[in-house]
Amino acid sequence: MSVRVRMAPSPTGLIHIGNVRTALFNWLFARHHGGEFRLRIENTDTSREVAEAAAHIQESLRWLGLDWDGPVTFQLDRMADCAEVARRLVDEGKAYEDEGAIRFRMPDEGATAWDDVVRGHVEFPNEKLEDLVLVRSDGRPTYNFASPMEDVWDGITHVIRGEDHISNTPKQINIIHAVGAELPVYAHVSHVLGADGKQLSKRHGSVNIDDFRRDGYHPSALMNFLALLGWSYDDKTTIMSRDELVERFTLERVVPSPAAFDYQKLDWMNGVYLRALPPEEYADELVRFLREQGYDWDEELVRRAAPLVQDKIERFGQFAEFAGFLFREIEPDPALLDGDTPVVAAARDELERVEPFRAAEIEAALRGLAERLELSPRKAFQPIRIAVTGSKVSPGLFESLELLGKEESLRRLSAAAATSAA
RNA sequence: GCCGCUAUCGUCCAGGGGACUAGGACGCCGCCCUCUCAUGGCGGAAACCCGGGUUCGAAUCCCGGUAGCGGUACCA
Repeated sequence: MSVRVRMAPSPTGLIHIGNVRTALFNWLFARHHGGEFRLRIENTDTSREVAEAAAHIQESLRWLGLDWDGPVTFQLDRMADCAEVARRLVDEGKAYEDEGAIRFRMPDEGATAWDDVVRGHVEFPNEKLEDLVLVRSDGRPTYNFASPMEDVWDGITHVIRGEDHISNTPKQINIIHAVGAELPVYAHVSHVLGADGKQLSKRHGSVNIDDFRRDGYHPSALMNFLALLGWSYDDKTTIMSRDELVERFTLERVVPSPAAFDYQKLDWMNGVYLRALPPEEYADELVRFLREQGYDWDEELVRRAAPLVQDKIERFGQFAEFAGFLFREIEPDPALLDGDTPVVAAARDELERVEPFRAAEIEAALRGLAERLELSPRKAFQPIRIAVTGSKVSPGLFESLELLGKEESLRRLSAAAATSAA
């Protein structure tokens, strides 16, 4: 039998990264088995905000590379079908009217149980199950009625969802039994916590896909990282391509305990992905990122700067701070230059004679200068770096000077020599 | 309160009766490389929640406790 799963987010604002991880597990499971991954929006109203949230969810999944099968469906579209089933259940005595609403009769004795793929046997005493409202007095079905019914109608074989749904499951199982349908396999995935082990929230930084996108993370890195939150292939493998993930993913290796989101590990992993990119592709993505973020920096210069930063930064979002000196004015802190102005001045004079103004020639000239001044390369180059980049941290100095250009380099060196001397 | 889920280095995972002197990764610390920062290489510190039980033997199985989380809606 072919596998069919679904992601059923509610369109309330931006989609949370924990839900994205659940979506990823669904997607990996479906692709691994050559089955279908459906997207269903659990809307209860048709407001403008809902429409925007639904669009945002799709955009987020698409960016991560999670494609779905078939059209996006909306819960509200099956309102009438739900009402009909509810009426039938009333006729059969399995549900009853209660002040305009329709309530489902839960069994009073025994227990409702299922074998959860990630948690094993789970069992709830039926006496704890209250008769739940199927249809509200205004005619709209409730989530615990509509959701399992849609799973039935859509032929969902595996329900992979967050652990917050564990206690909804016995209710939904009883409803599915009542309508005489077959039960899906359930897999309840744990929650994703913030770095402090508390609920992931805004104060932890990025919690929705837009944030990760804005910070310059690579979708493949984020996917790899998310996959490892609660799942592993073995005891050694960490870096896995999207194809490897699909090939290796199984629900059996998903752990039941909650996972804390470690931003430092994500940063490291993103760096691994960015460094592994072919230079050309790296430049393309960097350019695209900067454009998306609203920078109007010269594309040609960005492309030339790309190789200088590729193994230096972990996120595209760091480019502006790290290489921004190439594109805008700088203001070196005079305190950082304290006592080093003679070196800066000497470097200025030395570089004035360098022709062509290329990294190799620049390096030869500056190394010669350091030697003559009897300064270690470290001591000699740092003031120059500060004068030219405005920072103690920068891409390679000689390459940076070349990209900056002779005229601008000399101008900055002169300025620094003058400013701090005063 | 009641019901349920969870519990291995700081973090993510591996290990599921003897192979454990508990393995890998991030992070951290040290050394090497080095124009800064990174990258890369080498090394190090770091964990089985607590208490009972089962067993020749428990990180692993069972029970209890504790803690965290979820649910307990005419929310999803």
